[in-house]
Amino acid sequence: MAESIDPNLLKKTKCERKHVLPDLPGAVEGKVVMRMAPGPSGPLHIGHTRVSILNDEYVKRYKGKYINRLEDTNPEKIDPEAYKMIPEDLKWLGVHVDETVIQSDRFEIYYDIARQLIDLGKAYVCTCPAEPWRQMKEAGKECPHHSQTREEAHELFDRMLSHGFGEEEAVLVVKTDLKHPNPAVRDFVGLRIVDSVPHPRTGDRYTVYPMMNLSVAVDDHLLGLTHVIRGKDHLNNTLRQEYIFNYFGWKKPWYHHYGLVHIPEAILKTSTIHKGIRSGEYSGWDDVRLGTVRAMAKRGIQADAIRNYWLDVGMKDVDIEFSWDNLYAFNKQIIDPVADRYFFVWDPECLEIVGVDRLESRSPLHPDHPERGTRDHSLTAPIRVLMTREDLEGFRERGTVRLKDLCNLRWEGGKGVYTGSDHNVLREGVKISHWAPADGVEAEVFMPDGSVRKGVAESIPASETGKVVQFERFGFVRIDSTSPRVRAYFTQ
RNA sequence: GCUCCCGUAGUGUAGUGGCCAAUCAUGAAGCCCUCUCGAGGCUUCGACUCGGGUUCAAAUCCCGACGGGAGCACCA
Repeated sequence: MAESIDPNLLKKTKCERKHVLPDLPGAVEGKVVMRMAPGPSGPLHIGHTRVSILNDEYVKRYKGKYINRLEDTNPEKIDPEAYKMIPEDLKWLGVHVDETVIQSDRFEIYYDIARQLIDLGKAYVCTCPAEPWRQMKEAGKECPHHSQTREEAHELFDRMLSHGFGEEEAVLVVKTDLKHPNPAVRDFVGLRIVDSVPHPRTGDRYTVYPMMNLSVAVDDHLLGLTHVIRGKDHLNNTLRQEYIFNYFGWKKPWYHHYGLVHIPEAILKTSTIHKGIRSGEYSGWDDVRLGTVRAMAKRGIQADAIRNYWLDVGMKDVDIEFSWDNLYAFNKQIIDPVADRYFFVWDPECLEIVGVDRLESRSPLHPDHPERGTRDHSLTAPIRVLMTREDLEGFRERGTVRLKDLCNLRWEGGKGVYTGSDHNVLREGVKISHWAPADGVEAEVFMPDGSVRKGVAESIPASETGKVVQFERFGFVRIDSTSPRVRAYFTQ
């Protein structure tokens, strides 16, 4: 029995213990319908990835349906590019979308529901200015329109639809309970008018726009959502939306609200990024200083690292602090075993090697996987290599150095005198440095803080383009191009 | 001001009345290994917000305080 066990199974692997997401109440395999509902104001950022991945995990677990619903009901905050970028980002994240719904295709549906709400006596058209209306609500008092008849409401609503009102002149309000102790839940606006800005998809054809709480409730019902997972910031919205479900007697989905995430040191606001891109401050949505999904990708953060991070965090309703350290740790787990190693010398200084005519080096692409091959260099007199300024300084002070995979040197008159190639000198306390051939390629590494580290690298094959490699003693980077110079983005 | 949610190490997480002098990861420090300041191995540091109850027994249940977050938009 014991001898039949594969020894590999006994090997202790790191991070064995994974937190498993709890089962969803009432989830039936094949029947689960979940969604993500981003506003198309820009591409996805790291904050969006939690909701997309949690929903995706459950849909996969229950073999359900994943709906990507683009909530484009505020024409002022739409970036037409986002209709394309969001699906790209989801695909990169490994989120499988079964169905895409765009709310601006569904105006007539929302109008129809609005009419039904009027029929039920649960909605009225209010022509009060916004501020007094708010104050009355705060005081728990009805506005003069609250008690209008259904006929009046229908007439006014028709007038809204036929452009009989301008922007801010009339709204359709959904009644809840003006005496509700929670002021956030009292009567809310269901549809409003926007005619100053055309909609990127529907132009000026529709000027009566549903507000989120109406369109979300309607679509969650009509699309057959069974489980809704989203952030705690929607807690009060859920309370409002439930009024609509109750008025129509619709079956409510199971709701779960996870805690808010504070993401430190991240630039996420689409308006800020938009401005930065226009002014030339940022190179684009994938500028590595940004917190967008595409910036993560460009830096070499793996989609599965992001997924594993959120699975580890789970669904708790505690507010949390996003940890870049932890994300990087998950990322390193994935990239370290596959990233080839190369030398990159930052702040390069030239050193001449004397006392030998020819040097050969052979370094493994990966120290733990010699079968992947080697990177070889042949240097002939006059031999010149590059070292970082700091390493060269250390060499001068100590008088000795080991150049990794190449040779040992003694400092003499500003040059390196060849003293052999046996790496066992390391046991005697000789320090090791990496190096690059003097005719190596120029390289620049773009750091997430916007700075650039310049130097020289050994030549890197074009096949590494797009992959993450490790610049030894520097860090992991994603190679963007290999010629005429190496261009890379710092991963971690 | 009102309402709601939450409170385990620096960070994330396990824990749902006794097996908790509290798990795992991350982080930091140190050692071993290694021709990288990577990876791997080992060790150490570090937490149940506080105060009252209930109970033979509480991180776990109840109450209060304190602390954090969100909402009270004709944004999503």
